[in-house]
Amino acid sequence: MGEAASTTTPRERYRQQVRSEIKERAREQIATAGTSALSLNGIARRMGLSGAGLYRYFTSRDELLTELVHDAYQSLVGTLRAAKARGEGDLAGLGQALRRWALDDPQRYFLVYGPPVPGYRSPADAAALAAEFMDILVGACTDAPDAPDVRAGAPDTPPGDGPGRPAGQAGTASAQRLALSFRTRLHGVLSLELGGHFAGTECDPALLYQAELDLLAAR
Amino acid sequence: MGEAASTTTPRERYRQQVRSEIKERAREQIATAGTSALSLNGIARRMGLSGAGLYRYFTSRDELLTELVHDAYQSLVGTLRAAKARGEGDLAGLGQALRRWALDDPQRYFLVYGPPVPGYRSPADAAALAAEFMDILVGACTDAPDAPDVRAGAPDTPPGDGPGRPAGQAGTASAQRLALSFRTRLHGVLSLELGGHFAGTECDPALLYQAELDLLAAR
DNA sequence: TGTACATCAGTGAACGCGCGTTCACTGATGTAC
DNA sequence: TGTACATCAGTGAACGCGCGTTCACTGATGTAC
Repeated sequence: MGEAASTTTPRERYRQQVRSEIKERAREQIATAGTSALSLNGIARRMGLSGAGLYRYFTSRDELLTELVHDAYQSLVGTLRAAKARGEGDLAGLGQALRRWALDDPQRYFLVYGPPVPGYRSPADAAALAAEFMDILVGACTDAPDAPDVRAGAPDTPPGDGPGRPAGQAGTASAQRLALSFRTRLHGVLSLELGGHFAGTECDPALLYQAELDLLAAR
Repeated sequence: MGEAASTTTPRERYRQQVRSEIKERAREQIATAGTSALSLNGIARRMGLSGAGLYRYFTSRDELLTELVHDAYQSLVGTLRAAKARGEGDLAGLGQALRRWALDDPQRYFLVYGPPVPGYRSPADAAALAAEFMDILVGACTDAPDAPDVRAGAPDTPPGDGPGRPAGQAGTASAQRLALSFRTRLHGVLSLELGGHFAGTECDPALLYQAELDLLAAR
């Protein structure tokens, strides 16, 4: 209500600091025991607070969880944006960045791309973040030498969306197709790897990931 | 100890019946609220039993969960085996069968391929089932007209495993490669779809799945 | 600089809940002679 | 066919636990004059 406050008061700064410590402990919990093990009381204990104290910072467990999902999504998009800014914005570069981000914290990856969480409510701007994610991919697909033949063998390409169309705001149809394949194929390898489903196999997921990525980038 | 009992006594039959009703309720629970919501007391309630009664049939929640995972895995392999027996054992047919199986019960799919369950302990024969799964795929890849160039662009193919090798017990290297791509690419589309990650997008996962499958089968 | 008041972080006790699991037990079902 | 005994399904009460959340409260930090 007062003035357009000079950014932050000390109290506000402290508040943000505690909020982020709470989220950090939450991430630790999730990384250790999975998303469903997220517990306000557990976090409080680890911070030397009473459980009730956390309600100064988050109105419910759900709000905390939603914010964690939001942060994870934002971190992912930020990582790709950064790769692009570093000049590694082609498909190969984005693929590497994605993999590094995923391996860095597997549960964070599943927070974004895993099966729906029981009491699930995706953050308000999830759609916007997903859109930016795809935009970056489509951009990389469009910049590529030419991306004409990924839809080969896809009998379902909607008519009227064909090659003659100028690169619109959202990229050509073939660039979108390639971007989608990028997303799903790499997700396929990554999520199986992070889930431990290659353990006990001779298959090295790093090589498989690279092979899929090379195929995509070669177009 | 006694004789090689004539298959089943009535009591044994009843026992198996109750066991499978327990598992059915368990599957309902999981389908409704996710794996972590699996609860012995909840199942008992729904069956009109006391919670303690279930311990006649399963020694712990963990044992039940492990058995559910096992059943799911077995059901998946059985589905592919059946498709093969029906003469739909090529990649296109297996892909369709896989998708139908997954959509039929999404949580069952995640039971097998999802992120590791918190108190996780995979069933003893998981490795054997995984191997049979891959065998069926590799078989389909080997039967295909010829599967020579999926490793194109894959700089990591181990030397000495090259094209000159006779189709061994486990198929040629290129057939194995193709089978792996089959698994990961289709999993990529399926798991995103089942997780609801295409909601609010213009992308139709059924078409995308088909497109990926066509590309794989065209080799 | 000092006093009076409002804001807000954090506490501790309590609520109701559901969980997995154990234990001593009752009754019904099956088996041996 | 009948009796004596063993097996086993299922009960009900209890244990200890941790959870999310609310509430009335204390004390410290900041603000207004």
